[in-house]
Amino acid sequence: MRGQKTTSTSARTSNACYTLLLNNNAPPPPATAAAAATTTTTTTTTTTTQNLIQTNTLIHLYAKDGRLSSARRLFDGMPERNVVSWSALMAGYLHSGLSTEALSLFSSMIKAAAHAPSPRPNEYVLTTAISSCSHIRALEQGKQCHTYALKTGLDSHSHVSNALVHMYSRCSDVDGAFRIFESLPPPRANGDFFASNSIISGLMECGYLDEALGVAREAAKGVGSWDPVTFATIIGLCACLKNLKLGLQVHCQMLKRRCMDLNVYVGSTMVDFYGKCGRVASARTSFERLLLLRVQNVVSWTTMMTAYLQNGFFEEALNLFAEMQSPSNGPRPNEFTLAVVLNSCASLSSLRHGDALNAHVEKSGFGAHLVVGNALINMYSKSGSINDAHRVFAGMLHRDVVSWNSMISGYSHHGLGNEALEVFKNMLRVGEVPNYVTFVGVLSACIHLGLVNDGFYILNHLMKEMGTTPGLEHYTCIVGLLSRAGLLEEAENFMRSAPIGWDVVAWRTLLSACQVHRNFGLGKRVADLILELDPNDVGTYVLLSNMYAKARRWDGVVRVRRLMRGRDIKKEPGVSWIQVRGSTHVFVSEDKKHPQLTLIYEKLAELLMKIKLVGYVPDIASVLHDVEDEQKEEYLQYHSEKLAVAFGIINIPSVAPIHIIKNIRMCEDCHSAVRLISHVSNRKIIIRDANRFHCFEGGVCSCGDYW
DNA sequence: GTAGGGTTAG
Repeated sequence: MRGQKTTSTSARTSNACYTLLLNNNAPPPPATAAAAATTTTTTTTTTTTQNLIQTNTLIHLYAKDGRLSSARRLFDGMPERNVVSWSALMAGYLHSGLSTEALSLFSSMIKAAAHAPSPRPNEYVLTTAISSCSHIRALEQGKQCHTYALKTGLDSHSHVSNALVHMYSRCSDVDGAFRIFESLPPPRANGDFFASNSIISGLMECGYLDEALGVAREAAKGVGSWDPVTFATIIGLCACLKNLKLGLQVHCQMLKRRCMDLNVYVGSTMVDFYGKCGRVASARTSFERLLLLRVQNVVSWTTMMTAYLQNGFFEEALNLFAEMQSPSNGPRPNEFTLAVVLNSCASLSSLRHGDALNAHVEKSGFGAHLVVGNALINMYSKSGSINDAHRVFAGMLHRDVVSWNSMISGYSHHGLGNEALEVFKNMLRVGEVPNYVTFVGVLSACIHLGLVNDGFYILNHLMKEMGTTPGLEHYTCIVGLLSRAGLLEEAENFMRSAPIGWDVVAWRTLLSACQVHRNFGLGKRVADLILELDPNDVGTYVLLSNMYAKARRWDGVVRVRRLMRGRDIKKEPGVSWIQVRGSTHVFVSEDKKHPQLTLIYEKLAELLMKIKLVGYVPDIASVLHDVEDEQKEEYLQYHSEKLAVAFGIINIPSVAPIHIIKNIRMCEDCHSAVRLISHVSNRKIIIRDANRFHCFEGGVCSCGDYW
């Protein structure tokens, strides 16, 4: 290559020469650009053109292979570039996720073109630039591309306008998207569903589901000429909407047209659709069909695990992961797979599985991925190891709103309100925009700290300032805030005046406060109200009978029990889990089956004796059985979490915390007993109950004895 | 030799 300067016009001319030469039995072109440089050629112009095309091909090949630095070196070394050189490199950047690089190349191209003879962007280049904007949701730059398209007339190319539709919808500019979309010919006219698919997927990602459904209904008129991508897009929409009926209709259409599900994209979307609609068995059937047809990949496996996770089948998710890893079976897991598996562990509160997986994560090199980091925070936090969760959070190179939310709500669940608010302040400091979930965590932190005024300020001002409309969860937090502060009348007034449709959970928050603060009259009214909404709400019966018991209203206790029996409502039996050296031990109340039974009961008796010396009084009033006081005390002793604590103290080294999970809310008697046990035995005991975490240390619980 | 729409996480 000798550095002759050729305009794009002359490049086209020489291209024609090359074609002529070929037709005249010219020697075949050299295999590589390097070879081209040493080849003896007939004319200089032809050599340049050959080199140009060959170098472009190489750039394309390198870029397709993800070797962007090699592609870039070639590009930078070119004495002359045409529009394809720019286009190939930009597309390479885009497909490797380096959209910013693609865009900066685009602006260099425009700058260079200002001084001819450098080529100007054509429809290929512009399409790639617009797609790059879509990818990183760069609306402003996308609009600049739109202006450029209008100025140059490139907007008449369908690829350009489709890319613009996608860009606007992905950037939440619904009006902008529809303005272009509606100016295009309807898909029925030409069977081209690119624009429909673009706008549907863009709208879907931004949560404009009704608008997306409208476009889908219009597209359905041309269902006869749908291609697999259109099917995948629409099924994806049905999954998003959790609209089983519509999805089944689309699935029928697919079957009618046969073999549509051979495609791994369509197949995985089917699995996802059935999973999101709660049909795990159908999801599994779709997945099995993919395996049978050998069109599986890491996404189809991960999607199936997700279907299990989202429907509460956590063990099944873990089993499928094991199956995937067995030799010759499935594809290699990726960062999404690990995130799903970690979240299954989180739901099982399985610190053992989770810790083992963390080792796997570190070895696999996926540890730096955002989704994996977020899943690790979630797993550690739900397994009770909030410090490990924070260690992961602090070590993350990149964080998104989910990372911050996980850390904030993690601290809140652990009752660490100050820590949660500190993280929130840092979040604002670095310019991350809080969302709906963030404020649920922040308001929960306010509950633990008793910050009533701050809570109202956040609800009424801060949220609006930050662009989030308060919803039921936020209003429920305010009820919790007033309740915890003992302002029960204010809480009731707030509930009666707030512009929101309350659910059973919200009313139960108030009822629970009535129980704690011994406000019997209000409690009775609230309980009646809840039972009108849902006559089978077990939690309400339990709270109500506890309330009667505390007020020594035994007639009421009997009445509640009779009511429960009449409606065939059973209190869920208390179960506690504890993990020791890799195996899980399960305890139910009055457990008589554990091999270490004698040891456990001896230890428990010793502990109870010690804590009685520091003020523990068994809360026999809370026992609802019709028996003598002595036996009531015995019932209390054998609650599952007390057995688990005794077992933990025997079997877990004294420096390690004891982690216990309980299926229902801890009773008050166990709470005060375990609090004192943490003191007399000098142990850290962490219990996760149905509501929250209780971290007992030195005779104090992180919940401040209110839960 | 280059360009547009589809799957998995929180």
